[in-house]
Amino acid sequence: MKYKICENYIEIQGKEDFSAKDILECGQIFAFNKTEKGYVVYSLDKKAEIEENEGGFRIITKDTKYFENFFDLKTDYSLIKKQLHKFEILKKPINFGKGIRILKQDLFETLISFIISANNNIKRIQLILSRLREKLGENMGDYFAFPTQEKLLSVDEKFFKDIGAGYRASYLYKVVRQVDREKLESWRNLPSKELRNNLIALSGVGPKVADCILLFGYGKKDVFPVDTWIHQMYNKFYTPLENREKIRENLVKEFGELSGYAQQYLFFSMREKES
DNA sequence: TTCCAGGTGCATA
DNA sequence: TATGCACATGGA
Repeated sequence: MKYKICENYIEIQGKEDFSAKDILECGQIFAFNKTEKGYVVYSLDKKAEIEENEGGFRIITKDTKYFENFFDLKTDYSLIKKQLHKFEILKKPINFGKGIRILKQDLFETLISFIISANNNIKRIQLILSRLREKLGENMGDYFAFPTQEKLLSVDEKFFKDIGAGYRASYLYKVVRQVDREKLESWRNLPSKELRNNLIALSGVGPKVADCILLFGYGKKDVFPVDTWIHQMYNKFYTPLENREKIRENLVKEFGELSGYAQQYLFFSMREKES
């Protein structure tokens, strides 16, 4: 995919391997809004607006370098999709979400976001996270930044309840005291298994949330987060199983280093077809 | 009213 | 090690 970085925007040429809708609505990120012109997406204290035009898309932002990495623009998705096409089960989902790209999100923001995501629906996850930004994040003018850890440490458990986190409030209160961004960053070089175990040891993080952090934060592609949708998908197309750990093992075995990509195409098509 | 959502923690055997 | 249940909240 060709793209050009200018001073205040990135020009994406072509629509084959980039779609704002597919990227943002495939469930990997919750901090975005639909606008009249397209979408606006938030990451940490930064923002990017995405507009579609005849030849492709324009990502309007002050932080072009940050979002070049965030949208993983250097990776050739046509190549990935070509490899995935050999799996019969993926042919329709790839066509359905052909503009998906896996984002490279901040580790700490991903951790907090996916703890909130557990046993929750996407609408409500977005609502809780937008309240978190509004109440604790720095005012950036027309939006609020993701809160700093210092701010998150300054509130009690009741605060998290009041923004609607429900029983996840205690997980959030604890986890900001267990780990910080520096520690999460320092785990990047660990072997996958050890890294995953470290994540699961954190409050509110189980196998599924750990896999999401590995995929959307650490960029690991040999993981396959199994949630209720993937569980449904599995029991529809494979020999039905109740044990999610076993399902995860089987899917990682099948898709190997491409598991993370396969998961996103399958998740997106399962979810969209329900609505 | 009941069921469900990008599940996890904890008690029990 | 494995199973079962409680857990907030809001939309369908």
